Amino acid sequence: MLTISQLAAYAGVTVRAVRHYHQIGLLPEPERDSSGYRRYGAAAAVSLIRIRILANAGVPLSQIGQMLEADAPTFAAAVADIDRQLSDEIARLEASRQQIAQLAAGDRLALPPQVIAYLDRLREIGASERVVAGERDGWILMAARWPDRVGDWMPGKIAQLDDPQVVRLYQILSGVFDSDAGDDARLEEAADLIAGLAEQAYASGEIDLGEVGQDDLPFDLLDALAVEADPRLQRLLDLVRERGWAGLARLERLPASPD
Amino acid sequence: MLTISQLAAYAGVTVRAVRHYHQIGLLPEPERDSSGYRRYGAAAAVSLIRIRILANAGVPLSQIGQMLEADAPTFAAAVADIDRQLSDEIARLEASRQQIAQLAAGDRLALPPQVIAYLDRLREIGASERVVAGERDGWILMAARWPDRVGDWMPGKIAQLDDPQVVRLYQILSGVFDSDAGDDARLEEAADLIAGLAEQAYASGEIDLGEVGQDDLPFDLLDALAVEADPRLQRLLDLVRERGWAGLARLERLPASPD
DNA sequence: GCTTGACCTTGACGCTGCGTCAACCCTCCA
DNA sequence: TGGAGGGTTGACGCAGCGTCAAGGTCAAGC
Repeated sequence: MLTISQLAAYAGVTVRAVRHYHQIGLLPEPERDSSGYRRYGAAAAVSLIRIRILANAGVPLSQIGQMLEADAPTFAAAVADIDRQLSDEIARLEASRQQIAQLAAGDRLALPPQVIAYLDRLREIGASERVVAGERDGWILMAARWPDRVGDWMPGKIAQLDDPQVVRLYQILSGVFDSDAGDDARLEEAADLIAGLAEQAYASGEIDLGEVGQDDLPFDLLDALAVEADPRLQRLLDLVRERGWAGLARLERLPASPD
Repeated sequence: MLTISQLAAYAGVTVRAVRHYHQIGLLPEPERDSSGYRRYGAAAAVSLIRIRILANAGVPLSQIGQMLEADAPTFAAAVADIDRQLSDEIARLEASRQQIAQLAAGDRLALPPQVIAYLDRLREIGASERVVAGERDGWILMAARWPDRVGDWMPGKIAQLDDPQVVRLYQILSGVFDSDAGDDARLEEAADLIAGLAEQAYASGEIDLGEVGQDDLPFDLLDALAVEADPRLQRLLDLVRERGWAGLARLERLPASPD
């Protein structure tokens, strides 16, 4: 006959845990000896081990009781379900490892390779380090929050940089943001370019006006972040808005206004 | 400027979580607008996303604050540590998947292959289905509780079955436990065989009398379980004990008694 | 101007799975 | 005989929020 601490040792749990299982009715209370001590048989150890296996797998104690009472097929189905949850959880943790790696990478490497490629291309077309750094910070954020969507966005972004107008746009912006003063003439030119590009993209069907809402979250955030980094971008946003569009990172047509 | 629900949506958390982070000082309280509402900038979204990445990785909120304040090398070290914990946790979950699979397998397959081999070998040497079933239940328990030690035990167990005396022992036990009555003569013979085998093993140095204690847990449990399954084993244990040994699944020499 | 519904506010309790006292009783061994 | 090392119940504490409750606010439509 086992005492509670022996039982706990057999099953690899604490005495407190055993008493807790008694309290919630998961493990039946055994007989007591003359002095009121609980006395267990080996079968209790088996029950307890089964309980621990399920608990370790993340099954709530409240469900374990029902599971152990269920018939074989029901039990097997429940186990299959738990196995699925476990493999999901494993996938989540793997993803989490990647995310913290990106956090630690901070400003250096280990961003998704597509983002690195995009930033390199930006430098090639003559964007200033300041602008590249701004884009990098933005994309660190995007990669952190929407890791599985970055892969969808980047090819389009990289392809854009082949357009001479886009190249020109980044060069103007680099000029403006490397200097200290507001430079309205150049901002106007940039706004013209942006509006022109937006019209083009709209005409060719690239801008899908239907799908607004959910999907704008990331890009709205990018815009807001950019404006906080350099308030002159607010002016640019306003100029773009005057031309009938909204947004920087992704454009929307404004509802027609009585201008 | 963002409201709290917008901020929460950007970061993919609940409003309640954001307020909780304020309460514990993890996220600084922002300015309030005229009606007392919290108003956030985009930078808060970035902070919040960083917090969530760490929290998702399992870092306690109380540590996240310190981590985010730390300098780069300290932060990197902490991240490396978290990564290690994550990979440990993943390993744990993988092991857990195997264990629940064994639970579900119940009496059928999916025991560790070495145990299957052992049970097959038992049948070959003529052990009855009842004895095999008893061993199987015992080893299901062992494999569940001490998964990584079963591999050490089984080769020895399987090798034992090549000894004609061991074969004889299992045949006697099968005979006894398939019948209904107590059969003292055969139990005596079995006890003689066990004691003889133990003496042999002791003489050849296979039984290490030093290492008792911790390592006996599993085998004590096996014995207790066997006795609960068939009380006649208690008689066998007593007979073995009369011959100066203790245990069934693993033997110990008893301290010399004034018999 | 009024209602409605979707937000916002603070405060407080609830949940899981035990850890960790406290205050007391039992048993065993030197 | 006394002290160490078991056992007993009872109660509070912990993280990380979820979930009311009981209001104040904002935007839109009538």
